[in-house]
Amino acid sequence: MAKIDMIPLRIEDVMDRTDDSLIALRRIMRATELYARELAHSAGLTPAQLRVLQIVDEKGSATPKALAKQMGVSQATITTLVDKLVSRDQVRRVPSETDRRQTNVTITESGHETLVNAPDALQQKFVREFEGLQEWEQAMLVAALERVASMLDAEEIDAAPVLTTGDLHIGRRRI
Amino acid sequence: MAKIDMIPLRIEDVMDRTDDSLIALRRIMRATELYARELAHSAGLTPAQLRVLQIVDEKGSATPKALAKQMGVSQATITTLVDKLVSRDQVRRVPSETDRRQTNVTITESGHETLVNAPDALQQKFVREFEGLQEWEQAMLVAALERVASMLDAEEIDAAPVLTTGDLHIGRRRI
DNA sequence: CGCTGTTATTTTAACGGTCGAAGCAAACAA
DNA sequence: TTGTTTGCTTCGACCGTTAAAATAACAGCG
Repeated sequence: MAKIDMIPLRIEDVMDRTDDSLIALRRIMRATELYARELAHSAGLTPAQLRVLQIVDEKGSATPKALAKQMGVSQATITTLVDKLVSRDQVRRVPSETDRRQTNVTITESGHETLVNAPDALQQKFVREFEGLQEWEQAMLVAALERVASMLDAEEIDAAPVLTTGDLHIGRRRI
Repeated sequence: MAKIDMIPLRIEDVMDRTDDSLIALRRIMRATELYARELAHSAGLTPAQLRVLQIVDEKGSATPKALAKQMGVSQATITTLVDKLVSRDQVRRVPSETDRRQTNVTITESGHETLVNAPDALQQKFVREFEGLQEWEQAMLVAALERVASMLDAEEIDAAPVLTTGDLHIGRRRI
């Protein structure tokens, strides 16, 4: 073991650091959640609807089942969300050619437009600041975040590089 | 400048690291959110209700206005949440002595019991693993998390060392 | 071919969270 | 005192969510 391991360690210090880490984590969550609301609001959609739109746009097309799995909600929920998006001409339901039980949800030009125009200031701010860091700082942050992520999630999660609070139900109000 | 700054840097590497950081962040969010649901469910409460209970327990007592501010929702929402908790004998409404417009929400023994029995496995898992790390690793994680948090949140957020997805659920819509 | 079981999706019914607006009561200010 | 602000609740409406039931279509299998 390296000498540094032999430095006396007070239990209070460990506790403090644990609290610090939890507090920092919660700040991260809260900032992301609050921003997700604002983002969805300014895009004219609810966060849940926007999340569907993002996934569909990212994957090209997705079945309700796949959407449900990725968002961690039931298929019934996806049905209602897609209904809303269809009524707003943001996505389309395209019957599958190979399996007529399936429907592929695809994005419309209008839907893509919505995503392009979504300001997404939080992610932009983060990306901007992140890319302004020193190389070793970036590496350290990535290592730390991945470490924390692996400490938290049990199963594998395929996460896209999109900073949102995936699944929350939510609503929106009229402008 | 240190020599390390002079190492050639390819733009692809920066991009990759940015994506990596966003992906890790999203994994953290998702794990926390999914767990918040499970936790609230096993405690017999909804996530929003549990959050109110946690805040009230932590602060001893809180007015609806303070709760609304801390959770980032309207007072009307707090009213309904507190209604539910009161009907379950988790909290009490105590009229303020000093200002009869105000109501102080306090936790009941039963409510405190609920929190104590809440398994909160995610936080426990994180805390356990975190405290099993080397001292320098803990320090690195805290530094990284705090760095990220400060990169994300604009204004100050008073975050308690409780790992939850504070405020979900929003909104409304009118078609 | 027809029967059976499985899978994908939608529908239905019910509930919780959320908001804005309106209402009410108490505190405050002029 | 009177008008204004403040704290909270009520009301009405909508969204997100789920479990369970209903549809529909695929896959075997004899």
